[in-house]
Amino acid sequence: MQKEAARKRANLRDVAEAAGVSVATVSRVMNTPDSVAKTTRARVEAAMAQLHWTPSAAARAINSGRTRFVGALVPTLDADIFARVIANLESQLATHGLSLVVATTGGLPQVEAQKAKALLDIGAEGLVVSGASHADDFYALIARSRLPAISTSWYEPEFVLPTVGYDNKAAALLALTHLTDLGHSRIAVLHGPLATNDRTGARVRALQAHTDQLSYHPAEMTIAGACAGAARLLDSAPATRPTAVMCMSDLLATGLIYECQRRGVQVPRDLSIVSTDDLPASAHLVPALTTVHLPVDIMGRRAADAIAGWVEHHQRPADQLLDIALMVRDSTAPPRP
Amino acid sequence: MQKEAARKRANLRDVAEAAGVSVATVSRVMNTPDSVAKTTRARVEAAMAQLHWTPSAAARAINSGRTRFVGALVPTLDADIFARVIANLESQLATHGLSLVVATTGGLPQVEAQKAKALLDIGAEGLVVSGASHADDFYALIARSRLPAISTSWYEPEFVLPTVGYDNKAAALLALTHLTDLGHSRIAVLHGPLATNDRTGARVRALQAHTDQLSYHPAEMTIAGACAGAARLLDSAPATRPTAVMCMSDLLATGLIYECQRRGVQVPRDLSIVSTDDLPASAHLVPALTTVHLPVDIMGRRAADAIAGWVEHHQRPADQLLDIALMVRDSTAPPRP
DNA sequence: CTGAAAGCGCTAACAA
DNA sequence: TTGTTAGCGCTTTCAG
Repeated sequence: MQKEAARKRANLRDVAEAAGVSVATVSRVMNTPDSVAKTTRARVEAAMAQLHWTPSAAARAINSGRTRFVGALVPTLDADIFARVIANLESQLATHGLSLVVATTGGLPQVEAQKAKALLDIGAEGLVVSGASHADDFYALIARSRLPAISTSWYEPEFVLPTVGYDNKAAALLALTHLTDLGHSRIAVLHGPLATNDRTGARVRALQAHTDQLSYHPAEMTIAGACAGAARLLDSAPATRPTAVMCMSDLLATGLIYECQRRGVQVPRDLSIVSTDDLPASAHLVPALTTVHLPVDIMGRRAADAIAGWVEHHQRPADQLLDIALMVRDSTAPPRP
Repeated sequence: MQKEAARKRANLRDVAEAAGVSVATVSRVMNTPDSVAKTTRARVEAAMAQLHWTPSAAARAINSGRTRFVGALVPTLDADIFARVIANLESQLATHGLSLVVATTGGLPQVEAQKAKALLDIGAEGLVVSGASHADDFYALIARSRLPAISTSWYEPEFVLPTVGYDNKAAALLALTHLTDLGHSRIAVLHGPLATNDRTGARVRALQAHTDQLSYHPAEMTIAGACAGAARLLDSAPATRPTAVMCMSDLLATGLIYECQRRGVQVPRDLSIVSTDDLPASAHLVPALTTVHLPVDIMGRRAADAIAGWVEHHQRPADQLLDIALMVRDSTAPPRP
């Protein structure tokens, strides 16, 4: 009703005018409210409300150098685990007043590097990536730009980036030990692509270092791939048929359990199965899956706190090792004599 | 090596200086390269590269009024279905040169309204939401700001926002008809919360309008909730025990199948199960789930194109109805005599 | 405690 | 084809 066709969004000057103060004062009300007289502040706030004014993020950014958002790079959102990390990251970042821009990489380091650049270009104040295998371009970018960046799903104090994660080797060993403690010795390993997934790589290397008694079976990281990989595993020569399978992720274990159900292979009577992840669904599988719990929800929140702290207070966060725990459920038992 | 401690990021002027041209020319090289002489352009591009220069998104935004990102509001990222929509949305938006900022609402309209405001404040050029039940504040915000916003998972030509989705009622009916065609009459419905999920609501209402022969069983939308709801359903009086269950989502159907496996209820011999969603895992369940395929991947991409078109060319997109299809697999059969 | 004024990095008339 | 020059909406000295 005021002015003529009061079209466009109000700006600082409009507010200042309406409140009868200078733009500087309005700016202060936003940023350092204590430095403004109470009555003046009230008048300004009234004007802001009345004009439905909210500061332009772009204008703020250009002046303060702060964009208040960070980027996250994940291989995919289709996988339960990354989706949960992102969900927790987002909600926790919100408590720090930061937004999240997600970008998916398909697990390809080159794509990651390129998207990281894109995120930097649009003003990301920090980056959250997962795992430890990144392209040289990526590291170069981080180094050159001095952009705060942390790595998740992974714990390694000496790593270039601060890491917030768990000990993948310990997780693998925890699962394996559970099997050997039960008396299994013919153990197969069902794992995802080693080339594009460093977390899997770490787990597999841990196993290889520990014993050479294992047989390895690759599978793609989709439910279809898991079933196919499981089928190949179960088809292997009966003589060498393992008494237990250790899966590198619950997705793989799920496929294996399905495949066992399909073939009438009784778990754990005929075959014991352990895994690492502990997805929400894993406790409800039939049989309930024995698996190593990886604290991805907590990890998402911790990563948010870590990157937020770095971005806000310029202090590089400490590495964080999160606890893992073996959840013994119904998919494992001693081998039949 | 140039200047002294060449600390900070180069800006337009630096590039202009280095290339021996004016800032306007550099700007043109960015925005309308054809309007710059080839040789000049080459010189400018060399300078850009040499100085590692990339334009400041904030400064661009403040001038052009374009931030080149849109926001998406989803109830949660934990659910396979939303994660996939987001994944496809993100990758398709990237082809339009747009970024995606995600915000989760927990399915709460008030939170959605508040986060929508936050997205608007940080400069989102458009919004993608799912479903049709939103807070008044949300609609008011959209109306007042004239912000391009579309709704997904839902098709309704008369809706306030353009919709890109499928026909939830038809999906429910398609599943139900499959059951009745097989000869089932004692049919139970396993559904999620009606209050916070309008898509489920639409499906349930479609069923109610179609017949009053059904019994309804609620469950929470987690795998644990699904199993619990399924257990309650299976515990209901044996006399009225249904011969078939129609689940409002594959998550629920998965819980029901698990619960049947746990109890030795043979599917489909003792109980037929249909659902709607068709998650990647559904075809691999034991038995493979008969379900109505909802094209969420395509939907994510279409939504991206729609909002991108609106944002870029200021033209409100047309509503889009996506095809659904019944995937007949192994979880349904005629009732036993 | 408040205001005037100088930018931030870029775009977009308008001139040349 | 290129340069000059206003701004965009805000923050931030520096005075008062």
